[in-house]
Amino acid sequence: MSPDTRRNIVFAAMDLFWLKGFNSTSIADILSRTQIHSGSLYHFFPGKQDVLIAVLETYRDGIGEMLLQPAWSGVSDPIGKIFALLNSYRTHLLTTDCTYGCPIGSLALELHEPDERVRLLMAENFANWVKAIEACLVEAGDRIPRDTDRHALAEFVLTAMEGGIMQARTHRDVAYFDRNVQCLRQYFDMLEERAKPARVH
Amino acid sequence: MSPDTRRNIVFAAMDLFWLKGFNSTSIADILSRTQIHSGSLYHFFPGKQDVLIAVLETYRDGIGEMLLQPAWSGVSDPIGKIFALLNSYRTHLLTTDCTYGCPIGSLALELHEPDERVRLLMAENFANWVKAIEACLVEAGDRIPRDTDRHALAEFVLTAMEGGIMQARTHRDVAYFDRNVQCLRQYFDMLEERAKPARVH
DNA sequence: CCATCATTTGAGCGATCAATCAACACGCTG
DNA sequence: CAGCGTGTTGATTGATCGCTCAAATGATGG
Repeated sequence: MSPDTRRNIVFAAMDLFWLKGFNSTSIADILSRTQIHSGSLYHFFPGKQDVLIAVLETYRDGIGEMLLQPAWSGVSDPIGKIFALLNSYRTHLLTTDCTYGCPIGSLALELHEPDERVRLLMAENFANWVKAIEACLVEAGDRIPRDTDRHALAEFVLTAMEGGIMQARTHRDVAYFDRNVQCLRQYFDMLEERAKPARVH
Repeated sequence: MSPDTRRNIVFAAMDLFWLKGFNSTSIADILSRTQIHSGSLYHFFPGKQDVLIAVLETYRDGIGEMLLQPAWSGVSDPIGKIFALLNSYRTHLLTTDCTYGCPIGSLALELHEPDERVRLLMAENFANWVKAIEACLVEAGDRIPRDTDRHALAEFVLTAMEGGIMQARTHRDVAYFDRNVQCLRQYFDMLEERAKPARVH
């Protein structure tokens, strides 16, 4: 029952950090969710911060199975995949009455002076997310202008997602997210249109 | 010396909430900054949350003098004002080694279950920011396509700012902010280009 | 000079926090 | 059965939290 203990702690903490944030989640909160006692937790983790690190590592290692695969099931178009991923965040907003958001984004703004390991793990999570979008943009090939920086554009997609969630959460209205996605869509449409007359050269 | 006391508390709290966040700022932190004692603070504020409310009201009432006027001094072009405002956030990032960001955005993601008054004040702050951008877009007139939703575009500018700051902070690199602004700039350029052949109609 | 009220003082309250640790339970190996 | 290492228990610690309140102080008007 010992390998489960660690895993149970991590997943309980993942939920709670997402629900309440890191600082507002007490060790007691995690313990009461798992029927585990404090001694066991501190047997596996030196401190609360190391639980956070394990959570961030779990997010990092599970981005494919937990996030991308569910969002992309049945979607093959590369640009369609980008907006399908955004739509899965929209669904998340809807199912929580616009109260919760991206766990990494929330942590990134909550922790003002994070430990370096924590900061790097958050950065790694963002980087992997961007990398997945960038792969879609590369796959889209010449549907997008040749001189467009795929990496920068992928970062911009992350920005649109995070900013949209922030506003939707604050206003408790998913329409704020939708309007942001609409603007991004128009941006993509114009890029695709600009890429079309490549033969005119 | 009494009207000053309240004011001093608010401004000290404004600084600290911005530096450390709301939850990580203790009443003792505020007191030690102001040489005020706890009894005085609780004479003016029923509780810590009411200090936050006063801070958010101060931001709301001061958006013009504290934020827009400094950013727009010497800038008259409406679209130029939008990017001048973004540039003032960039300067903020630079002068703090990319550690701090938009105080409203940070609070919006830190507080997961905010009091309704707090949430509405954060929403009001966002709305006022967006309104200022929207006014620029309206002022830009037919430089932007007639069918473009000015309000939605202004919200998208807020998103680009917040998302850019989030990534720059997390990576401790202002280049993430710059690339986002670059994308937004391209978006605006394409909109302006699309608005030009209006006479072709 | 007194009365009144707003303001300030600061020790101290109970609650909660992250973290500790001695004692114990269990499974495995010799 | 003995010895040992891994895992578990849960009462307890000291620090810190937001907040209280009786008493002192200061300012204002009659």
